[in-house]
Amino acid sequence: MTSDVDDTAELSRPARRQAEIAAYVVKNGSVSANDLVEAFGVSVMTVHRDLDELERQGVVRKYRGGVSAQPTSVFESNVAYRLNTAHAEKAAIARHARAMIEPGMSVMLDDSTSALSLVDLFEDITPLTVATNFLPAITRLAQLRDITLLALGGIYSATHDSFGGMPCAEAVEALHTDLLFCSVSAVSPTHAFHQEEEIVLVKRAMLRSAKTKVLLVDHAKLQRTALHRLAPLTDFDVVIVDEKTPDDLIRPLREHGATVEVAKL
Amino acid sequence: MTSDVDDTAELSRPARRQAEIAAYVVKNGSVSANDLVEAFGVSVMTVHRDLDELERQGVVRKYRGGVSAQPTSVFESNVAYRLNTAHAEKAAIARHARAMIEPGMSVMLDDSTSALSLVDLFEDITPLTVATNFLPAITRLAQLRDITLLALGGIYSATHDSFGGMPCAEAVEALHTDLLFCSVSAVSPTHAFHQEEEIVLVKRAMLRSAKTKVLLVDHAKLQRTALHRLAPLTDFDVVIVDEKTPDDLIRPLREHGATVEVAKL
DNA sequence: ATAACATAACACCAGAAGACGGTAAGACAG
DNA sequence: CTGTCTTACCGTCTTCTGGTGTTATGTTAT
Repeated sequence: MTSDVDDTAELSRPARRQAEIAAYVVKNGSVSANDLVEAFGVSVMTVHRDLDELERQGVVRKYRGGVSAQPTSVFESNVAYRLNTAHAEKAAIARHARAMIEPGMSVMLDDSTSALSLVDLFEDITPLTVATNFLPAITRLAQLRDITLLALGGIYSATHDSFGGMPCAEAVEALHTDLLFCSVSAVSPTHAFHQEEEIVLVKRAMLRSAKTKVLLVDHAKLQRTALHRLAPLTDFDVVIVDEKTPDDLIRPLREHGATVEVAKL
Repeated sequence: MTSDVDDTAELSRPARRQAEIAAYVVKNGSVSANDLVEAFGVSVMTVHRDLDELERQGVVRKYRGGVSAQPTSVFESNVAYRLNTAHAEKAAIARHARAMIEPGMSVMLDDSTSALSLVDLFEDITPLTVATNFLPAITRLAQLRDITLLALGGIYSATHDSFGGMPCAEAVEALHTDLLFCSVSAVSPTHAFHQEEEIVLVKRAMLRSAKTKVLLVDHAKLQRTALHRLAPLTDFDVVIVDEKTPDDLIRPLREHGATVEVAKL
């Protein structure tokens, strides 16, 4: 919960404040708008706007007189995604993953920031076919030349900024790519986990639809679990972790049969 | 070819210049970068950037020493789409179409600027389910609350900024919406037309997947035809034209059985 | 080898969009 | 009905991105 690597940087001011407000709300269960005005030193208007945005993302519930927190799962998969970061590590993992891609290949990406870092490296590996359900990735890839972009449609989720549900799973199943890069919210020595059933559905479909599967894991994901067991780590051909991962945490994965590679900064 | 309503306005400066450059290239067959520098009074760098963008969209082909034009069909469906506009009329058509939508309905939109105007009106008709394969529409709808967004994935086309191909058609076929709003590049008294086969494929699927079908037509589309016959106008429940459409052009449509409505400014 | 052409890297500028607060009007609970 | 909370609207300020040119470096034909 308490992030060791506290990087409130790398985020626009309102986005950062919103993340902090979200954390504040989750911590206190339910608070009033005025509390937040004092706590963050902004006008009541701004607080309301922030809360509206957080509600749109499904992080909080507004009612007259204040807001309350949503179930942890939602908070985890959204704000975690924002505060989290560990930007440098993600970039290192992406560079490492990049080495596995050859021009001409087909690549699938899930809706994770790790995958997004990877997108920025694609420009130099053309031609390339990329399939993803992650809206930020889609908009970026649409700008690039010599990349065949295959959007995986579905029901939009504001929390993840991606498409999911049955339509998405079906779209995935119609494909078969050379590579899959994906991430999860938690990794035990034996399994990968995720909180949300809908997401699990899509990720499982992706696992079935790729030849080589790669799991991208920054060290914050280890030592944790989440509600749904997504798949055993041995289902992945490679698990890439960042350099900051303690050896103590890597060893158990290897002992259980996973192929772990460490991405150097 | 020569647009009677010459509206170079309503477009960002570079976009306009690019459209003009495209027209210039199509007219002269092939030109050098330096020609364009003189013709448009910008630096050679800017010309190159413009040409890169046009190449990305598939409008021109770059080679050392200059650029050449692509087949007319591509030009038509891209630059036409940009120069075209008639912004006020589109907005009027959108407002007219809006009246057909009730909260709670499901709506499908194709990849047309007409449809895009409609998106801006959705905010007030919530809740609403919207399905579309048009990237600009998707990004806008993702911002809105109380709208269930169903992205229709597929192969990205830079020319249209939308998704298409078989994957898209399949995604469409898995749905059935209350309403469909779509547009085409040309309309004869009896039929709707489009240049590109791939687009026709998707639009036909859309026609099969909606209960009520609405065709949005600004007056520039009439009196023209294109390679592929998409569907008879009687397949549409309503055809909406703008106010500037001469009666002489509307009458034939009605005589052939189409239901035509005129959108007032 | 050289001249013409193309790309990359940097820096600047302007216009647009976003962020924010204030006030006033509207909704809700007690 | 009244006080509190919320929303809508407007004006201001700032921030940021997009568009541009200049210079420098790379590339390709002759």
